[in-house]
Amino acid sequence: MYINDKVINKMQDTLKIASDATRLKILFSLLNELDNSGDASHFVEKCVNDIALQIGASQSLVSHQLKVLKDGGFVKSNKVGTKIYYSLKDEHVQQIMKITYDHVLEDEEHE
Amino acid sequence: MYINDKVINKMQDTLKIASDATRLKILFSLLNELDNSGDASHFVEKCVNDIALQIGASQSLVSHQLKVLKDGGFVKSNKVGTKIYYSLKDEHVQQIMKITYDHVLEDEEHE
DNA sequence: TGCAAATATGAATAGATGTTCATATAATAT
DNA sequence: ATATTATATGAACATCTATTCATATTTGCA
Repeated sequence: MYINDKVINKMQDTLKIASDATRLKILFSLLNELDNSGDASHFVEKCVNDIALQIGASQSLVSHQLKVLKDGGFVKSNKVGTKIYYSLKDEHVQQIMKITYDHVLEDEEHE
Repeated sequence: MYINDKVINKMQDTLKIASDATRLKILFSLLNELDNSGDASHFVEKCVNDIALQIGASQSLVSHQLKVLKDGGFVKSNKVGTKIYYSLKDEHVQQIMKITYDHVLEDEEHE
């Protein structure tokens, strides 16, 4: 790894985006991890209102945070008619979530 | 993955700790990634002042942030005389850093 | 006992951030 | 054209956070 201030700042920005409960819920929703379909951990396309309903947040809040996620390169969008479908952009996001998940689970064991 | 609000909040806390430039520098310092020894990416023990010198931050700031990192389960400490040696606690931290690093490098390519 | 070195702590402050509310924009259908 | 649906946007506000400065605590040593 070649570390300099620019890289550090970009890493800070990336991790800041991930470090919010609302945004994490959106990301898990796009991983199909919030329902009980048994068909989890696959990238999926969802529109703003569906995400808002699923995670129990307002349309405005979800829209705001989707913008943050999109600017940060976490999600991409696909406009169809009046709806805009969002999905995860790449697997790094999923990996960060998985490892962080493992980390907090390990902490559970030590409580 | 079994996701609920408690898990989401713990993940938020974990990622918030990682999402700060000063703390990232401390973590990279403890990974031996900031010098040019060629012997990088190994856990190492360093005391507060050495870290402060290496990352160019004040002793007070490093001490404050080491407390955050320790409370968050990122580092552990080992007291020897008047010095306190800090080191990374487990490999999850390193993994989160590595994947985030890969993520920002991939962005570089798309610029 | 007194001094120096290493680290921790607490208060203060400036800046960033998440959420809400109201409203704007865009596309579709009647 | 008008109404409806879906989403975006901007301002406002309260909360949180990183940093600095001054000081306290702890340990080792003369």
